[in-house]
Amino acid sequence: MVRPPCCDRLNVKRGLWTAEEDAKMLAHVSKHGTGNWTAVPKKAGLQRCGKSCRLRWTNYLRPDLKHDSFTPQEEEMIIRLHAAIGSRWSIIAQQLPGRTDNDVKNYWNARLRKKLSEMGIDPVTHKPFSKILADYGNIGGLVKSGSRIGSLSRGLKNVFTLKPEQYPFTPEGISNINSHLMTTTVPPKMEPNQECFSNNMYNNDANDNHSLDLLDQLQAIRLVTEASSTCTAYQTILAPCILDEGSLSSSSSSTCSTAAQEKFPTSFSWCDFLLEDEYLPGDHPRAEQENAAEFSSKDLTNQTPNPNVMIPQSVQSNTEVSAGVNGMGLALQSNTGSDDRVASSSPQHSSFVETIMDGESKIFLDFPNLLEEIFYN
DNA sequence: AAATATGTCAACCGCACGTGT
DNA sequence: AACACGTGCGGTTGACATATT
Repeated sequence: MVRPPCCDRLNVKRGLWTAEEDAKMLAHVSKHGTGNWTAVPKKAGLQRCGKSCRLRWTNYLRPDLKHDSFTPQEEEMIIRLHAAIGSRWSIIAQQLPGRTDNDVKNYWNARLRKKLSEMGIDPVTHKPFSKILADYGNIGGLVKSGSRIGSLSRGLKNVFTLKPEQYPFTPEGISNINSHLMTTTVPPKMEPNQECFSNNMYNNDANDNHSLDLLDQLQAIRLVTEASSTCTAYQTILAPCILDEGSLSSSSSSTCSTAAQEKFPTSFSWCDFLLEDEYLPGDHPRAEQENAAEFSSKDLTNQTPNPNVMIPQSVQSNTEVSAGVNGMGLALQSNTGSDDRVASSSPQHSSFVETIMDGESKIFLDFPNLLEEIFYN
C-alpha cells in the first residue's frame, strides 16, 4: 500500500520561500515553538505543506544556524567523518554546530567530492583511484557489485543498500568496505584508546574477536548511534586523545597523546584523510605521491605541512602511522595488511553480518569519545 | 551580447522509524 | 498487533547564478 502524500499538492505552494513566508514562519515559531508541523501551515497562515515548513525551519530559519562558508576545520571534519561512517549526513552535521545535514550534504556533493577526485582519491572509499583499480584487478568476484554495507540508525534490516551506480570504481564493493568499514571487531567494552589500535586491534589476535557475541555487537551499534546523537563536542572529535585523555584508562597511551597533541587540532594535512594502504613505495606511482604532496602544501597553505604523511609505511612503525599521522585512527590499515581482513573477501569472516558488525565497530575506534561515557558509566 | 555549460544550494520526494491509540 | 501520524533521513531535482565559449 502506497502511503498518500503528506498534503494536498494542489493547494500548497512549492518552490522557494519568500521573505513574507519566512516572516510568518518565524512569527509562528516564536509564538508557539516548533512541533506538530502538519498544523503549522494552517496556524501560521501559510500555503505550504507541513513538511516544507519543517524543512524551511530546520535548514534555514533556525537561529542557531551558520550561513557563512565552511571553514577548513569543518571541511576536515566532514571528510574524516565521511571516511569513517559514510554519508550519514545527520550524524556528521551533529558534530558541526550550526550546520545542517543538508548543508553538509550539499557541501560534500558540490565541493569536497570533487576536490578529493581531483586529488586522485575516490571520494567514496577515500582511497587512491589507482589502489582501487589495483584491487579491482585482484578481486575474484567474491562480493556482488556495489554493496553498501553498514547502518548506524536503520538497523540490520537495512544494512545492505545496493546502489551500484554510486561506486563506479569499485564494482566488487570491496573497496568500500575497506575504507568506510575497515573491518576489525572490537569488543564493546574494550578500552577505546589508541593503544588498542596499535597493539591489539591490528595484530593477529584481532581475529579472535570475531567471536564477539552478536548481541553485544547489536548493543554497540545502538549505543554508538545514541552517542553520536548526543555528542556535540566537535573538539572532542577532532582531538579525542587530547581533550579526553583523562577519561581514557590508557596508562600507556602515549603514542596517541604525544603524537596527537602535536598535530591537533589544526596541524594535520588533507593527506591524512587518505586511508593507509599496504603500498610499498615501489608500488606507488610516483606521480601519485607527488600529487598528494603537492596538495598537502597547496590546499592547506595555512597549515603546518605534515612531514609524516609521505613517509612510506614501510619505514615507519605501525604506532607512528596510526597515532601520529592520523591521530584518530582513520588510517590504521597499515602494513599489517588490514585489507586482508576485509569483509567478505576474508575467509575469517563467516558472514556479511559479521562484516557489518566489524564495520560498525570501526567507528568506535575512530571516535571513541562517542562511546566511552555510555559504556563506562 | 547571446548562448551554453557548469556550479551551488534550497527544496522536494519517498522511505523508514518512533510513538500513540 | 495493527494502524495512523509525525518526524528524520538521504538521495535527487530544479531554479538560479556565474563562468565560459
